[in-house]
Amino acid sequence: MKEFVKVMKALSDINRVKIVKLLQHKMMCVCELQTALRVAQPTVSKHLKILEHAGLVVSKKEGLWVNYYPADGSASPYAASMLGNLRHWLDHDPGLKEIIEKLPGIRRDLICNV
Amino acid sequence: MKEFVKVMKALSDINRVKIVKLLQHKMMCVCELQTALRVAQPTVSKHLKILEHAGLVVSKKEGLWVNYYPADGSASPYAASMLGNLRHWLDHDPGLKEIIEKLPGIRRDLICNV
DNA sequence: CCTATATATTCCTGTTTTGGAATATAGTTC
DNA sequence: GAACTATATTCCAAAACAGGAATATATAGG
Repeated sequence: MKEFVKVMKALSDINRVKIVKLLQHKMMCVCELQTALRVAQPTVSKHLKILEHAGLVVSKKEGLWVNYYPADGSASPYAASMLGNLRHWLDHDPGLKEIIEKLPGIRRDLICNV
Repeated sequence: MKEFVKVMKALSDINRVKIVKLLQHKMMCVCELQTALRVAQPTVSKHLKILEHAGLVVSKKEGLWVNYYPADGSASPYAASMLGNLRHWLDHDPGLKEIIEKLPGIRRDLICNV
């Protein structure tokens, strides 16, 4: 029950749902998500942690960057099911569409001081 | 997006999830749910309102009682999908099992002053 | 109309959640 | 090791949430 509620809680914040949908488009690092969502960096990090604990997202440290990906669902059947649904749900959400259109211009080598 | 988040929020509280699962077992009135969950009556009423607004539950006023049922899903595709999942999810949850075993003894004609 | 009763609403309190500023951590480069 | 940088953590304030006591509403029966 707690595991189920944890997944529901993780998906009951607009920014976190946006993060999941964005990651289903392409792997992203924290600073890219920060730019896409227009929120402060610590905010993104905290949302990512919540999503990770719920089994919705995984992270891979690659040098200085931490790349985030949608989870494969093996950590939680509830997360797996929701990730499956979210692959098509909300595809026509205006706010989400707007961000996704801007995604190609959001690149870490333009945001950070590589 | 807001509609989706509303369903997730509705399902991110243990007592509300319990209510949905119980109603999928049998239609219940407020006082029966109150007894089953062991919380105050206003608490149950408020949870039911949240579930109803999310499209997860419907109510039918019948005399002095208000009976609650799982929604048919026509109000929200997200609610419909979650209700479908919840028909089998959490079936082996100990806390839920315990309540469901007690359900036959929880009857409005024993609780209220009919 | 009066009483009784099942449910809804209001009000208040303690807790949780969210967001950002400041700070700490970890990895890279010189 | 020192300087730099991407991310994580801590700390704090504002908002949202959950629970219950008290109260209001609506319906049934006399």
